[in-house]
Amino acid sequence: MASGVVRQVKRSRKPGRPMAFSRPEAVRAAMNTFWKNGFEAVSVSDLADAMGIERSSFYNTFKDRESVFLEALDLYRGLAPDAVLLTARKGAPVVPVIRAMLREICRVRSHDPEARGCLVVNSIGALVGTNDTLGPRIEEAVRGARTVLEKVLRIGIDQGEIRPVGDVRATAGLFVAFLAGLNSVSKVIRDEKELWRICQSFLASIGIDRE
Amino acid sequence: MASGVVRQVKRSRKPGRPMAFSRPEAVRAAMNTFWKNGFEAVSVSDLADAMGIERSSFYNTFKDRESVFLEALDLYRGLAPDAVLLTARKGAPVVPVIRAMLREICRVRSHDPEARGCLVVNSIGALVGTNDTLGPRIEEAVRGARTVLEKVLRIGIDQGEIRPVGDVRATAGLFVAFLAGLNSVSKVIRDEKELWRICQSFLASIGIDRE
DNA sequence: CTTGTTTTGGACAGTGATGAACAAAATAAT
DNA sequence: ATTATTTTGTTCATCACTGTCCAAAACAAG
Repeated sequence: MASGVVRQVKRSRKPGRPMAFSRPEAVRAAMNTFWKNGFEAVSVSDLADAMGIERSSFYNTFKDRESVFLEALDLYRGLAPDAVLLTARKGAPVVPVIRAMLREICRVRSHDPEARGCLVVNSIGALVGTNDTLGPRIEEAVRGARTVLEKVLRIGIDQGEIRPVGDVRATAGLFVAFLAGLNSVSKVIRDEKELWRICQSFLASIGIDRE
Repeated sequence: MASGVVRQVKRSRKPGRPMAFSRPEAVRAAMNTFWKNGFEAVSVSDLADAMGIERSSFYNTFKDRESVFLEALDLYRGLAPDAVLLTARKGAPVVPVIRAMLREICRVRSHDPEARGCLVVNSIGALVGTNDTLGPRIEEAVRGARTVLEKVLRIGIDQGEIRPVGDVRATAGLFVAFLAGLNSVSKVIRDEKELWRICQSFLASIGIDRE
């Protein structure tokens, strides 16, 4: 007992053969693979290939396809254009944040030569209602987006930046629907300017006009 | 030559063993299977099972998974709620048609116990950019929807039913994006009233308020 | 009834994916 | 240097799917 009490808290490396690859980079490779091909179309072999490792190393590091998808999803959510909404704070203008997000979506989606759209939105159609493990996580992401947007809208309305609406919650739902649709449509409409005109129509329609 | 000239134009049945199943119903079964599970997740065995036939009969009647998907897609497009937009005509009010479509979407999507959303929208994320045969067909469906909506919007604006907008084409794009997003979001937001409130927010935002 | 045609059920080989198992390799700790 | 520990490369059995093939079944036409 006593012999094991004082353990090295800061150990530079675990004993044993070191991994020949970076775990975070492997997750990033998985994210890109899922993003491009969709969850169902990606096999463990595909993932291992994308990661540049053997399947045995994959199974040794990750549990299975689903668990690595969840990690990839977390990574994606931090990188996605709408993550900027989390920076919105009372006291600071929110409309520029909203406009910047939409501009970024148009820019990023149209510049992606593979037209992958948004991983989360793609996954709604592919996983919600079909995959019992992953579906709820996607639902959670969608609901989370609505909650954030509702908060941002309230701040904007309180601060007189956004025209008051009767039902803020419904407007947040409208916003989420538009964002989801925009990301879907960006796979078909590939011109940045055209996407941005659609966003401008949206902003004008909900009363965010001025520059 | 001459012996084969006069042929029975109206033949009740071809010679040979009759099919033990209805082809249209088989396509319908395929549509429901693709709709529920997505293209990638459905195997030929799944299709044959859903059709109640053997795989050999499937291969005898259809070419492959993709060809039957295309047939299922055509069937779906005729059945989907937005098909009603094709009935809009100059001279007749278009706003009631639009409202009816949105109401129907909310009703149908929320009443579907399997929360399948829209087959076309689901397929955007799954097929566009990935599948070279099916992707373009989905793109075509999306572009077609925008064209129809642009026409409907122009009629509505001309007839004073809809508040004039600067960029009708962009507004049509906005409409398509909203519809796509609504169908996606309907897989997460399952309450008809809540979906309808989102639609009302949208209608109000683009200047279609009155009952 | 016989012939010709088509569908059907079952079988087949080829491909690829899964998840586990195991020995070899590579390193830290002693 | 030896030992303990971990990763890696490879192999294995199992399973599902694809597309084809063929004999049996079922019917129309003559």
